[in-house]
Amino acid sequence: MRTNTDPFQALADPGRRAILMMLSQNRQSINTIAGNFDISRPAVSKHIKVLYEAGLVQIKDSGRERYCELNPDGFNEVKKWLDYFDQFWRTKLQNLEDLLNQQHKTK
Amino acid sequence: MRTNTDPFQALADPGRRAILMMLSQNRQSINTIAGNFDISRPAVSKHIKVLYEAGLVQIKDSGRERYCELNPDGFNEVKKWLDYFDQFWRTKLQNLEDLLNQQHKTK
DNA sequence: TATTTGCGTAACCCAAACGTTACATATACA
DNA sequence: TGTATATGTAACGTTTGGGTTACGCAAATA
Repeated sequence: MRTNTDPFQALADPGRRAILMMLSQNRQSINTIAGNFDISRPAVSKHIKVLYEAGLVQIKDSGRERYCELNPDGFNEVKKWLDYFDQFWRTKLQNLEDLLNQQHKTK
Repeated sequence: MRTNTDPFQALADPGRRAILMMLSQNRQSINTIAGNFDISRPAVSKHIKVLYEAGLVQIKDSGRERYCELNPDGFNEVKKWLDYFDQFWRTKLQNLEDLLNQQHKTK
């Protein structure tokens, strides 16, 4: 169940971002991830939970193992938020351009 | 002085994101911002400090007032990080496409 | 069936985050 | 010059976050 925790909050921790980077290489089980960091397996388990609930990773159970891979949903949510500000910068540039054009005319 | 705090960490707080949204409308002083939220002025002052150090806002002093406006630097830093994963999705799609092409050939 | 393996979670600790109030300081204004 | 205003910051309390160890359970394996 995806309780949809804030993806921004999930991305705030550098360790979790490192996990995501690692998962971009290939899907990995909880234990494998823990093996590549110097934190305990339960700690990884919690991080994965946060990332999952934020829609940043998917989990596919296979027997007693849980394979984690990236989930675009959370990423898109963040990107969408950033896009709003892109719009802001564009209109700001447009305003600047308009201003320059106007100055050129009145000169 | 920009101590360059992690912009991800800065964006984790919903209140700070709300401040950024508000600043996308127009530049505002600390007091004005505080007036639009139900947190105290010192709290806003601290939030702005975090946003500033993360490169998400610029500050222009005007007498005793400090006008805050958006700074693209922090946003770009986050966007750049996300772009890496976009690359991941693209190659994933490419692999899928290759696989389908291959199946088509061997059929 | 007995044992090993992969995992989730509870209980706990410590540090960081976020809020507040109470100051100090600098600028504007009377 | 005296007062009001805009702000930063220190000190403090409470909550949240991230780590650990200890445990329980289900799936694989002997």
